[in-house]
Amino acid sequence: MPRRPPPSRRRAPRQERAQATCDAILTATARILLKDGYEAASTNRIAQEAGVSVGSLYQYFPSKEGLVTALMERHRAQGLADFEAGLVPLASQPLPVAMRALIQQVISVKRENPKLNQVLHELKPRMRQWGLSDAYSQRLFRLVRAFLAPRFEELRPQNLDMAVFILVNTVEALSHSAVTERPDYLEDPLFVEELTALVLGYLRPEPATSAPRRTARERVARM
Amino acid sequence: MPRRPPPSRRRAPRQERAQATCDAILTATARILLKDGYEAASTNRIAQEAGVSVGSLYQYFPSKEGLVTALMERHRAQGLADFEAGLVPLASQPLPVAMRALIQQVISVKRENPKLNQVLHELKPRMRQWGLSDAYSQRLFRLVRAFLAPRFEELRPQNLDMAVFILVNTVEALSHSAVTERPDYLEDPLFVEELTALVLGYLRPEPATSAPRRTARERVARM
DNA sequence: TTAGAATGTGAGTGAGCGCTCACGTTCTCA
DNA sequence: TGAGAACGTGAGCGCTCACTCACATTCTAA
Repeated sequence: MPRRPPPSRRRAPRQERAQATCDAILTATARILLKDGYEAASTNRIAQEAGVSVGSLYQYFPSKEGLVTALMERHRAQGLADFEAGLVPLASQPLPVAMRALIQQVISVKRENPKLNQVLHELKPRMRQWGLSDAYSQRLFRLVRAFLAPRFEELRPQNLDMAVFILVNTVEALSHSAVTERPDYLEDPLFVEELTALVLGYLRPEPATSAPRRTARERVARM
Repeated sequence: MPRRPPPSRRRAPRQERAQATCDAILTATARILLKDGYEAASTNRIAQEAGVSVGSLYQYFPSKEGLVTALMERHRAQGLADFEAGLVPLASQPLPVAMRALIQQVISVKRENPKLNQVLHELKPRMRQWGLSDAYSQRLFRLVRAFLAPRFEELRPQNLDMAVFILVNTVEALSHSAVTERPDYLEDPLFVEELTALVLGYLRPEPATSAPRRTARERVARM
């Protein structure tokens, strides 16, 4: 019984050489995106770079959109797996240690392959227009949520979902901004420290110095 | 003596109707971007929407890139002016008050016209490819830097440039993420509070409460 | 051995794009 | 008032693109 092809595929490859063709097409796409950007990635050019004919490309991918979507899915699946693998052993660590390690990891990934990360990141809005399922974002969100939930009682934010939203997007956005605007920051240990301070300063309960906590909350609400 | 046309223009309009044509073209471009996205914004379509002919479009704009650039410049000049206008009276306010007001302002702007802001934001990478000068980002950066500099002694971060980079990108990115992923947050007063807490928690010196500083750090390390 | 399924080919199609140019129309000013 | 500058027009050019299809080659399994 044939496996159902995912929506980004046309036919599933059944022989080895077909699988090789698929892979060649995907990696060629990545290579061109990386080298010359999305505008340069025409289907003919991709086929040429992969060493196959356009026809073969359309055997396995229903459209250019489908091809780019498939590439994106592959990349995000890998990224998410890496993130999860890094997260698991940190579950028992103190929050500051865990956070610093996670931030360091995100930045390392960006630093390893800044150009491809940038291109794929900038492709996201286009894919939203094509109706890309946001399953990976949601899974990432849930991972961080599960990580934070057990310690949430001791932390300042009251709304867990919003806190996770803020944390995930902050780290993601700042490391991406660094890639495009300040690549030197990716090498600077201080940048990791500052991101960590940002995140921890957000989560840490406000110093309940002189005033009782309830009053402190009211003050916040009125400011 | 004729005014020099900016690099995004071909000829400067000299009569009133020409100026009207220019404006019509720019607003038509914005309308189409807003309604159907960049892919739908062909020059013929823009001209049609503006009620002029393609020829007229190319009288005033040297290329499609130039047209989009001009629109972007108009939008960013307005945004920057608004931001600066909001910033000036806050110079003398306490930091928490000023920060909350600024964040509220950024979010309000996004909320007013979320779709256009989103489209233009997503156009930025493309324009970087076209060699867009980043003068507005730099000006924004310098504004915030000048705002923060006088109080910097009392704050935790040691590197002013990096702090400004982090603050500007955090607020910008989070309000943009809210537009695309959680529009409900734009209406939620708690979101402004949390962004403010994020920013202030980052800037605030670490609490040196009752215990000596080293112990306080250890407590934090254990939470 | 061989039928037919799976895989691979690439010249060609039609649609849409950015942009031009030869030509009208309207305005300005001496 | 009329000459020339400024403004406006839109059919259509040249080109690139995503994608197809008639056909060739290779593999599988009975």
